[in-house]
Amino acid sequence: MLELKSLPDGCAARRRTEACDRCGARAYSVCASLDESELVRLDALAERLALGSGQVLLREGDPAQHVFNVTSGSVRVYKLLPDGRRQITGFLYAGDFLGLATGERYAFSAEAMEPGSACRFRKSEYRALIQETPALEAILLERANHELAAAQAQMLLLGRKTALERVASFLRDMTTADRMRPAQEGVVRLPMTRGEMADYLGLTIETVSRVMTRLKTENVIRLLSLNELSIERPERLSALADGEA
Amino acid sequence: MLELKSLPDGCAARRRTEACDRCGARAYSVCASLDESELVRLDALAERLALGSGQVLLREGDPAQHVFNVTSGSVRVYKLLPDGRRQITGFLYAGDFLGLATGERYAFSAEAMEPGSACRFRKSEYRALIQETPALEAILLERANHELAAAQAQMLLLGRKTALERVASFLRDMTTADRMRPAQEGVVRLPMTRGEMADYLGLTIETVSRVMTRLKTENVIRLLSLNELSIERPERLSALADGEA
DNA sequence: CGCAGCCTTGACCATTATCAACGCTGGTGG
DNA sequence: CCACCAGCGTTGATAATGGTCAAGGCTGCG
Repeated sequence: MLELKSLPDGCAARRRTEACDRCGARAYSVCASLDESELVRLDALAERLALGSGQVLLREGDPAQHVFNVTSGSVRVYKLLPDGRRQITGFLYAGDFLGLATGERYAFSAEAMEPGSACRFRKSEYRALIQETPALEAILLERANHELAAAQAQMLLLGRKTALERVASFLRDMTTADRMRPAQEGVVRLPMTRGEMADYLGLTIETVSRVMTRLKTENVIRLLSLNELSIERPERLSALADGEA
Repeated sequence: MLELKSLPDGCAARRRTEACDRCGARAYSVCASLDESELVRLDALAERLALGSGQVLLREGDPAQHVFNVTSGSVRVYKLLPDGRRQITGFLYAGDFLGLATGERYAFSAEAMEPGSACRFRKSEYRALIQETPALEAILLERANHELAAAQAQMLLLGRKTALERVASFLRDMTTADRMRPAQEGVVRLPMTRGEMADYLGLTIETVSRVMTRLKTENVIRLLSLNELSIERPERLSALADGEA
C-alpha cells in the first residue's frame, strides 16, 4: 500500500476505488474528501461483515464497542418499550453510519432487513483516526446535523400528522432514500414489511394497509408487487404528505 | 487581549471566565476544552442579544446565516404544517446551541419562551473558526450525537407512548433538563405553557391538563404553582414513563 | 400441493381530539 | 383600592381517528 503514490495514475485511481469499496468509504461519500493515506488507514481498520436477513448488528444497552457502515442492503434501527412496543427510528441504506453516538452503551438496536453487508470498526481505533483526520470529523458532523434535521421532520410526522399524511410522507421520502440503489423514475422499492412501516410511522399494520389501499383506489400509487410500487400522481402524494388536502 | 498569557495567574483566570461568559462559552461547557487564544477568538465573533418573551430567533425557511448559543432563559424550537399544526422538537436552555445544521435555510423556527439572552455568530465566520479548532469541532460532534439520541427517545415517545406515559416521561426528563438552573431536589420548573407541553408531546392542551390532574390526584406530583411542581413519587413517575404500569 | 407468513378487509372499541363552559390569576385602569 | 378583563388552565360532554380483534386471501417455498 505504501507505494501507492508512485504507481501510474490509472492504477492509483483503480486501487483507490477498491479501497473505497472495501471499507465502505465510497458508499459513504468519504472517498472524495480523504487523501490516499487516510483512505488506506481507514481501510486497514475495517472488518467486513456479511449480513443475513434479520441479523442483529447491535442491541440497545450493549457496550458500544463498534462503529458500523452499511455497504449494501438495508438496516432497521429501533427502540423498544419494556412491553415490546417498538419504534423504528430510521432505516439505513448503503453508505449510512451506525453507532457513532458517544456513550458507554448503545441507545438503540439495529438489524439487517435483507441480506447485505457492512463494515465494522473498533470504536477506540475509529475515534483515534477521527482525531487525526479533520476532514473525516467534518464529514461526520455534517452527517449528524443532517440526521438531526431528518429526526425533527419525523417528530413532526409522529406528533402531528394523520395516518394518511404519515404514509404519504413516507412514500414520498422513499423515492430518494436508498441512495445506492436509485430505482427508476417514479418507482419505489420497499425493503421493509408493512409491520416495519407501521413501527416507523407510529401506526398499526392494519392502518398502514388501509391507507395504502386508499391511495391505490385514488390512483395516487400503483402496486407493482408487495415491495415495489410506482407513484402515479407525485404532486398529489406530496400535497397529502404536507396536509394540504 | 494579546498579553493575556503574561498576566498574573489570578487575573488570567478571571479574564478567562469573563470571556467565557461573554460569548456563552462557559454556558456551553466549551470553556474547559479551549485554550486562551481560542476563547478570545470565539469571543470576538460573538454578538450579544437580549431576548424578550416570545422573541423570534430564527424562522424556518430563512437563509441560515447565523449560529446561536443560548446564554440564559429558555427557547422553543418547532416546525409547522401549512395549516398551523405545530410540533415543538425541543426546548433549549442556557448552554445549548442552535442552528448548527448545515444547509442553505433553517429547517425549523425558534423563539424565546421567557426573557433571556443569547449569543449570535455569523455562520461563515463560525465555520472558519471550527475548521481551525479541532477541539471545538469535537465538542460539536459530541453534542450533535447526544441530541440525536434525545431525538430518538422523543420518536419513541411520540410514536408509541400513551398520553400518560408521555407526560410522565416529560416531567421526569425536566428534572435534569435545565442545566444552568438546577432546581432544588424533586422540584421542577416549567418555563413553558400547557400548550407548549402539548405541542412537544404530540397531544392537546386538554389531554395534558387531564393527565396532570390525574398525576396530582394519585399523589405522584404536587403543583406548587402553575409553573413549578414537586415530584412526590419519582420511582412511580419513572415507572409510568416507561409504560411499566 | 400445502403450509407459513404476510397482507387485507371488516366489525367493533378505546383513546384522545374537539367543542364548550367555567375558573383562576395577574395586570390595568377607573 | 377594587373591579374588570384577557389569557391560561381545568373540566365535562361528545365525536372521530386509529387501534383491536377476527376472519379470510395471497404468495412463495418446500
